[in-house]
Amino acid sequence: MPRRKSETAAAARGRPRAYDAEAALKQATETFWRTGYSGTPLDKIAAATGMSPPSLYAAFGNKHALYLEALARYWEMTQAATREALAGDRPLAEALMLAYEAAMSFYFSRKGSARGCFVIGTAVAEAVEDAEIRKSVAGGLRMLDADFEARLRTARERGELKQDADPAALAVLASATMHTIAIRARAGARLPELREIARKATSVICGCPVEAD
Amino acid sequence: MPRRKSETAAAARGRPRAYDAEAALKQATETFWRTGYSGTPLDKIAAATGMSPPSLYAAFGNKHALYLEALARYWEMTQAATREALAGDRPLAEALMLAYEAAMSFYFSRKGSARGCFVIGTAVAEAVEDAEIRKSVAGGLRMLDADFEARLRTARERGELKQDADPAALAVLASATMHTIAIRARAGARLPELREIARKATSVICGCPVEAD
DNA sequence: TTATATTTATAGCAATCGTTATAAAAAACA
DNA sequence: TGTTTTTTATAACGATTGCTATAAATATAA
Repeated sequence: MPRRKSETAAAARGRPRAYDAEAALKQATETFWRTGYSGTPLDKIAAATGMSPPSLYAAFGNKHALYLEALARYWEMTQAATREALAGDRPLAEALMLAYEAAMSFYFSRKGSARGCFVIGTAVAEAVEDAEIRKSVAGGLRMLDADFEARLRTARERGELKQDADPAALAVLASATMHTIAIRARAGARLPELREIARKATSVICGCPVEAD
Repeated sequence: MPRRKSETAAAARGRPRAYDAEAALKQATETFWRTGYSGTPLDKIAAATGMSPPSLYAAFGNKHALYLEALARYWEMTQAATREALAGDRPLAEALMLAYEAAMSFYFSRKGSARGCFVIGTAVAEAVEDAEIRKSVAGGLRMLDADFEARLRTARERGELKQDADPAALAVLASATMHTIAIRARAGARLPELREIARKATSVICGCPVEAD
């Protein structure tokens, strides 16, 4: 069972590959995103990527492996965006709002239609019965928790929070705010409503009013 | 297309029904809960309820209608449990913790295995493409938001919160805490961890430490 | 009894599921 | 030019999908 061949090979021997695995993975992700893992037949993936089923299997193994790869990529994107938002010398409230804005920019597609969070919308459903998906979800949640907590700990050191503030407790709420936004986006909430939720949550977490952008 | 027949009929005419529609709905809910809507074939529902497919269709219409009914019942249970927790003269922190405890008692089955929230775990996945499910999810979320906000407004009136506290903002966090617990339960988090999350969140929302139970 | 009404169990429908066998197509190597 | 290697497209595999036609089973009513 050969998986994807070396991608950096200079000159392969046989018929050249007609697809771009990277682009195909993105298209597959978009498709799973809308209709979920169980709800997405493989021929929809084939149609979306323009790949034939055999090529799909040669490139990614099977449906499950393809989904796991999409999920892993999504977590990478999420963590990168979150860390970038929380990094630097921005004030705490600004950093949190930036993290939520980054997430929301994922939750609404180019066309503006809401699809919510890929993890909350597709992976969480499978997590109970699928140990690999569950592990990925749990790990991703832990990463986000840790990033928020680190930023809040820094905030207390910098004097942005009162000295008796509990960074771990505030991190729970920072994560929870991300999660509630993710859920609501999938349930059809509009962007302004979500922004308002982010603003209110941030103001409580930071202990200071956050002006509307 | 006849749906369920009059349930209170004194003496029906033909062969007596061999199933209890109420019990069957519960069994169906349990099954959907684990494997989701798209991931649960109808014959698993048939096996779980002990009903034959034709009886299932006579009683509930079709798979989609059966799921919608299960979802509606779940929301009723959730709201009833939440309102009972938030009602009465309990201190705010106690009321919130009771609401979270009630939710968590749903998220762990009798056998102790985690299955998380029925809505977050199964309905949210379908909500993007299914307008009826989306409507139910959005409505349920609004109900919970309203119940939390009402309780927090009362808390401020009672002097449990500072006069400049923002009940709407705190309600966002109270709902968000429920949501993050629901997600984490589905991702395999254990009960003590979730209790600690509820405790930390409640302490920030109420502005006072909440002792471990 | 017989007729009527309703539910049951069995079996099967066409459609779709994830996956793969097969062979033609397109490249490098000899 | 062939030979070899890899990917392609087509088609199909058995299993499963949501759903239903059919007829036997079981009740009341005449």
